[in-house]
Amino acid sequence: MYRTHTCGELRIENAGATVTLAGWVQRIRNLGGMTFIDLRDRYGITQLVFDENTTDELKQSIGQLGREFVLQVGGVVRERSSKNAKMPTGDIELAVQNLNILNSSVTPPFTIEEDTDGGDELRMKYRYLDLRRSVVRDNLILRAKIAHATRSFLNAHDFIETETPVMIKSTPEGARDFVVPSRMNPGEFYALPQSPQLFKQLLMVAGFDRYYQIVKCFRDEDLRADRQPEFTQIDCEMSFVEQEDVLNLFEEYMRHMFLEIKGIDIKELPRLTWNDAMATYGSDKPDIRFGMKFHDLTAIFGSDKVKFGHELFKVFVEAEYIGGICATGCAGYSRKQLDELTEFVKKPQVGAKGLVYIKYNEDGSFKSSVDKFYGPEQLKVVADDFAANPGDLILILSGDRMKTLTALCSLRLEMGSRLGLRDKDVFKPLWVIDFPLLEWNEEANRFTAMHHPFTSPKPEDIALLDTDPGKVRANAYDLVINGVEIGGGSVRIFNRELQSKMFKILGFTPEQAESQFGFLLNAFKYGAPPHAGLAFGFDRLTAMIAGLDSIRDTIAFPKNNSGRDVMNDSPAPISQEQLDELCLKLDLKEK
RNA sequence: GGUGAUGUAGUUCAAUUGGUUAGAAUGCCGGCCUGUCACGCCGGAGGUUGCGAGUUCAAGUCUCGUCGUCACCGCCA
Repeated sequence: MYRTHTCGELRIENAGATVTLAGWVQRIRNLGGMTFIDLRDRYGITQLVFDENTTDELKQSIGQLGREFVLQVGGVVRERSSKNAKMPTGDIELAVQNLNILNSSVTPPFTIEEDTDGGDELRMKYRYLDLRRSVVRDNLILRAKIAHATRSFLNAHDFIETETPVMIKSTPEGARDFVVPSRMNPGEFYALPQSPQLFKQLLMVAGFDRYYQIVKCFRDEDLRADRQPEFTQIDCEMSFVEQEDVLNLFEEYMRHMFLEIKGIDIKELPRLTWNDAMATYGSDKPDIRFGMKFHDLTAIFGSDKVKFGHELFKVFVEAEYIGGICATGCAGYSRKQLDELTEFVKKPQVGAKGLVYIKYNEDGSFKSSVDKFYGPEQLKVVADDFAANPGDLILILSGDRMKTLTALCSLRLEMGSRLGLRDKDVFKPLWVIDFPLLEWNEEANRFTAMHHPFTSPKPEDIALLDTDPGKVRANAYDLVINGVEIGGGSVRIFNRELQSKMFKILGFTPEQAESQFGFLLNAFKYGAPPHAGLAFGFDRLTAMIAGLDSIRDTIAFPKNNSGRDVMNDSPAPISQEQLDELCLKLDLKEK
């Protein structure tokens, strides 16, 4: 037996006990006559002490120790003469009687402490050392807890956890596929699933009624702080349910989760239609931790009241959309601060051409960047639309409607951050519903599915499919928390005729639909039940609950920005023999 | 594919207008130290300034190229 206790569990009650511990050397403090060693394992840190009672032989061996050596130590637990209130084991220490060096260690390239001196790149290269740090390990423990809470909730609601294949057929819709060559079928390839979508629908045809899986998915697209090429979904599907049933059940799941993991009651989730979300927040994933809602000022600036007696402001006259937000108490913003905001909205990623501000000063006067065109009476009309008070600052963008909404969304989030309104400890989830079914793809010159081709249109909008497809709303929904898309799903099409019509609108010939999705369409001939489902991004959910901006620290061995694993240096070339077996020939001239 | 930032000691960073021998902290090594817990004190070692060109009397600093890293846009049903 290597140990009787862990390094995190001994307390004052254990004083006098003879114990054996095992762990890593965190730090050695040699005071000359006595030496302290912090011994660390997953559970905590216990102080070892070597003093006047230590044998010469033992003193000899502690001289050889260094950081990250693996030790087994036996001795007696005793109360410290000077306690450390900052650590759980701070009342006791272990007076070491025997020491067994289980393994040595070279000096690690960075310090293995909560506040490490290691940069991201180094930490990833030595990820197994980084994972020894409690802050990183705690994120993975949290991840395990969320998985456990998810399984217990879904199991309790009769969901069957079912594995689906990882080597499947490539479908060109959606993201780029990762592909795997088949040796036994030369020239043919498997694809890794972007999601188990078709399989979970087939499980509904199979009568499983309720399915879930915590499952790896793969998308060969560029990475971001919140996007990895392989990521994990909590994937669910249910039969004989309507949208309302799905929203209610998974709202309960979310509440269960936050209560179990964070001890927070997130209350009833608000629901916002996609149209309202876009008009109010300029985003289909609004951060509703704070207000600062958009006001559409197009009509106001087009009205006689505001036009009267002044030269026309051409930018507004020509704008398809004029929208603004009101930043409470910001009228005192300096020229420099306003210039910063203007620079911010003009960045290419934000894309606005300029920024109009109206300061509603404390004394009730107005100062704006468009004073030349609008007098105080006109600006008051705008301020009144916001129900603004003296001391507030109104920020206005204008131009093409969708572009301006998106830019105003960035500005709102920026102001929210500047004003400290985006508290990581506050969680404001909501449902965004009634997404458009289709969106026009300029490049392909056709409609593509906004969600996926199996999403059902709202029954009352089906007639529009033939006349105005872009207006059709879907039975699709997203779960959004604090401005992050955490999950999404839809009610599926289970009727063959409707599914065929969808494929036709999406530009598939019957032959293409047959070759790509034939097995699903075929299955639908044999009595497919009405069904619906959704999936949550497990990495993002964990990052959200942990308060992290990047999902990397919720993943044990993540990829870097270029999709590489810098620890094992993959991807990597394969041998000519391997290529030959797969009948593959490389042509890297262009690269 | 694009935009921006960045690359200097094992590590995290500094280095003024292009100007002497590239510094600090931490880590590491040696010495001293009996209540430390970021122990303290003294001493020491440690550098291809990512790589390659160019400008210049002189380049860590300026220019070009290249490679890496990070963030974002495109992309991500």
